[in-house]
Amino acid sequence: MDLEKTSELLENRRNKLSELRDNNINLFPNDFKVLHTVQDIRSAVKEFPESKTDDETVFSVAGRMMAMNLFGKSSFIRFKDRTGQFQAYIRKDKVGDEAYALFKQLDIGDFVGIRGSIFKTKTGEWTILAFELRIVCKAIRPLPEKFHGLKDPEKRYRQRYLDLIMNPEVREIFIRRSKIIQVIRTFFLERDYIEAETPMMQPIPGGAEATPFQTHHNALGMDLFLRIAPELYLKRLVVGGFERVFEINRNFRTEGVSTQHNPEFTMLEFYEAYATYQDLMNLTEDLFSHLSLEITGSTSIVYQGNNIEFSRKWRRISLLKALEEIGGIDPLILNEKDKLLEFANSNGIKITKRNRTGKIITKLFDVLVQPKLIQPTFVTDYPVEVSPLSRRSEKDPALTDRFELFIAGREIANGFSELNDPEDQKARFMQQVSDRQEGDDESHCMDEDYIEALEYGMPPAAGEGIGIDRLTMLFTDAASIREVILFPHMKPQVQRQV
RNA sequence: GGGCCGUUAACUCAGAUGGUAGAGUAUCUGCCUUUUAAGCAGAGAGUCGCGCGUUCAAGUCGCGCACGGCCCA
Repeated sequence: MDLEKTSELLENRRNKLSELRDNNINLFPNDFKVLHTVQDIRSAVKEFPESKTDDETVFSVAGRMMAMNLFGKSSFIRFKDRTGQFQAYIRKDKVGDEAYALFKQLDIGDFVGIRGSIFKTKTGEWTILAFELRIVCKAIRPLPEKFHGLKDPEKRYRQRYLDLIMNPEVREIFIRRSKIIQVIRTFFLERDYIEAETPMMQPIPGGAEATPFQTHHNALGMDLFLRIAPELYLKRLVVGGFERVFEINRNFRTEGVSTQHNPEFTMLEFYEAYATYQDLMNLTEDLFSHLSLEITGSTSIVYQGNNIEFSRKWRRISLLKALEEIGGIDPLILNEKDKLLEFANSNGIKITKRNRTGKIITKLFDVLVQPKLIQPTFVTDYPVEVSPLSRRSEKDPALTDRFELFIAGREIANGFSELNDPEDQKARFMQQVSDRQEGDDESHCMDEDYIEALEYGMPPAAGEGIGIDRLTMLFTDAASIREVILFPHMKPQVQRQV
């Protein structure tokens, strides 16, 4: 006895299901041969509209029924496959009494296979006239309402499959995301890069300032961390002779969820030997212009009401200049920690006294400058203490050959000439370790194995990371990162049995 | 972590001042062989997110919790 309380709708469907089964009807067959897509039919009628209307030309398509208009002895249905939606006309005298009786038992949401020819209805819509109609898969649960679709954001994210069925624009976002990644991959492969996969589980998490997820390997009896960045491994590959290498993969960071953050997110990182951070800025301009053209057909996009132009050449400004010119800070106080602290506090920016000047400056930047950087802007010359893996600037050893890219007020990329002096790298790690001991949980740990790799010699190189989710947001005009991640992170929900 | 908002039928949403819970779509029954959110006639469908409280009486008021959205840190 099933005492589970079910809705009337669900009960109806289940009853119907067992009734059909009792009549020996296979509701989940796998022998219907699909020979055409909706797109195939559309192309065919476009090219030879007359020749397709004869009964000799038969199409064989399948898809999910999205709407049904049932009359007594004939019916119109709308169904869709991966290429689009189409209409079919089912007539009792064409498919036969038995098939028509079965058809009338079907529901919106069921998958059907149709063989038939093409005709135009009175209103001029191309329609497939079914000679044969078969059920290909029975849906037990009803789809959301056809007109309003599925709107509840919680349900859209938790049951993304429903979102994808009901909201075509959502489907388009993820198709576009796939295309973006494909264009990027091709862009680098054409430039003689090699694609690599480096560890997601790392004994020492590094390559970024963030808190990692921790896990455990039972057989090895060791703790491991989900990576916060692939950087240190990709640079080991540069040591190993992969002079041009990239990876597109997931990073994991224990941080709050927001419209800009998901605990797991996709990052493109690439490294090129003998290049400088200047070269990478040029490369980045090329990548974005190319991407924009490939994806949208134009070098500019509209993001949340702002027109953004990707064609060359983007503004390049040093961090300090940006604070002065865009943030409106008196340059005289930038070198004095006490005055900086005072300024920060008077602007409501929370800073601890322990923070070193570089940290304070970048925090001020985040609040005062970043939101104003709408057009693509490279901000350069970051202080050494916030750039533990970057090469020191020749002109000022307190600065690094580094840039961050901002678009629409958001950090999109971070790149720099790589620090390949193992002794300097070791000293930087030591400083990070001491920051950590003073309570900065996000500072790097000492990675002796990485130092050893550098001791074998890493050619001069430059590397960059680009956040794929935020990039996708730009090209899909999405306000929240959850709109570009298929299954965004959610707390488990206590669900009612339905 | 803080603020504001949301959670009512499968879906989209209404439910002033507390007084037996509503619509459209979907579902079920009947009619209908060119519909386009098809039409006509009829019917069924709800732990009002969860808990506690106030009250003769709570979807509605109060407190707490859960989940979600937006903003802030």
